[in-house]
Amino acid sequence: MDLNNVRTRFAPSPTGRFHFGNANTALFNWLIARRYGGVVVLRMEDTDTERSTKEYERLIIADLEWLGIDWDEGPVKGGEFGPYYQSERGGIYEDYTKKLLESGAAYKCYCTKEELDHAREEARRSGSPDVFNCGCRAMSDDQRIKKESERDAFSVRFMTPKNDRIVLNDLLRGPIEFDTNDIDDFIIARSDGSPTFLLTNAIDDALMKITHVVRGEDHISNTPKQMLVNRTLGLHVPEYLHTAMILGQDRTKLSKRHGAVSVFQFREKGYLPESMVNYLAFLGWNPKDDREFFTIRELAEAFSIEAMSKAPSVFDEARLHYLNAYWMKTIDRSRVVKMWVDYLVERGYVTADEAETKREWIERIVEISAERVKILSDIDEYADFFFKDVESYDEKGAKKHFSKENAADNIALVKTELAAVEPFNHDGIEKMYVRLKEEKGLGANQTIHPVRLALTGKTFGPSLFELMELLGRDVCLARLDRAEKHIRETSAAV
RNA sequence: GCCCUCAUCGUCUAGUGGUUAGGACACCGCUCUUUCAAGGCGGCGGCAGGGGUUCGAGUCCCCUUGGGGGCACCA
Repeated sequence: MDLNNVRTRFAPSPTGRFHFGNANTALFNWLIARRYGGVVVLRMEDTDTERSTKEYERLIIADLEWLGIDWDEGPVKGGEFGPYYQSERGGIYEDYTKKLLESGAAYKCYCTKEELDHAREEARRSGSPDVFNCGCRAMSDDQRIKKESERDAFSVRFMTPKNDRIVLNDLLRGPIEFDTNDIDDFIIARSDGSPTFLLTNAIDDALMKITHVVRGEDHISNTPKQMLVNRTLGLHVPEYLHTAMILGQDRTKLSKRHGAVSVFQFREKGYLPESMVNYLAFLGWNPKDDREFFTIRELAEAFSIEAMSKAPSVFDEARLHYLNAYWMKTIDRSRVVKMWVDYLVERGYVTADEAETKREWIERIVEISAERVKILSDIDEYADFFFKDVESYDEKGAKKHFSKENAADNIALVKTELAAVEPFNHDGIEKMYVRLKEEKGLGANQTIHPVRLALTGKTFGPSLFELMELLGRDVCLARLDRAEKHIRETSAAV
């Protein structure tokens, strides 16, 4: 295969949020272009005016940018093969449709949607093994003139040749052969005159000089049709590569009903673009060695078409989660802090002003929590107590640490000690604890675990001494006081 | 129903005729530790089935089975 001067393209239709499958093919297009020193084209396939919106367009672009998948030609960037919005290329499609019609390679179909649905159902019921075609293909000129006078609307169908074979040499899968008798006369222009995907996508790829069309496996059966269109139009036929699909846990095509599937939803959960890209790349490709962490740049270097896999893969969030844990501790800490701040403000843990004035304090919290917060939303689990009062105590923990005979006394003791500790920081508190242990023989079970529970409501978390320092003396004393009262009340009640 | 496609642990995969079938996630132990997490160590677990070809098949061929995709005036 010729991989010089590669031009790949990504052609989303702005009819919804950018989902995993889209991102996966976008990434592979990008990877191929970047790896082999080519060009990436972004083209908006907004011919479905019913469902396409400018807002989705904007969001798709935002998601691509967030992932770090850039493009050389297309919306925002421009380029010499524009316009890159299909809605602005109407004239081009009209011309080619006319050409096809005039040369007899396409014909007008006067059937209505209802008639077709009905006929198709009938054909299927009768077990007709042939591909469905309506009668319009074989109409005589006289019949055609008559129909024309009866009906004003018509769609345009491509006249698929009979008894021919068409071979798709898929870059990943090798030759795939199709019998044209299995291909119907597909519609290239709707009765309102608007062109369909089968036409626009095919001729735009040729006109935009795309050398490699990289798309999902679900397009395989479209490919012979599009090859046919370009061939009869005398247009260039690109190379094709059909990537393996991403499936949900139930092994069907990933869709909304599988829960979170859009890039945006994962972004909101607190996943990093690094992990998304890393994960996405490994769904359909692998480096053939034990390396598992790649930045998008590293991917562009290591990538090769030969190492792509053909089998569909099942989406596994646990794996994404694992990668995110890695990237969370690998990327610049300042970026993590920024993400924390945004999250904290968004969730109302702190106000924007507080986030500003307490920046340093938040940074230190991030520092000691980083190992535990694998995705941003883990903040709710691991670090909420820094920003809000303890509302309840972990049930199991309370049973274990608050129900002991001296529990309240021990907490009271720590409270007293803490009130006097100088300096009130990790080292000072640690010294105090060492002394407690030496003088009174009180260990973790008496003075650490119950105190952690009192201060955080949890049985797990960062180092207690550091956590105390960051909470500050006043907060610690208040929470210990409350816990002490709580224990005395509940034990009195029993 | 028709067409296309895919097939190694639960998941992602390495493997291109000779391997005790390797790694990672997840799961389960142990370890470290003030807890949790992280880390370290270990465990569980797989070539869909049947025929060939071959001295020898996860690897090549055929069939079966199973999975996926497509069969719209969506893209």
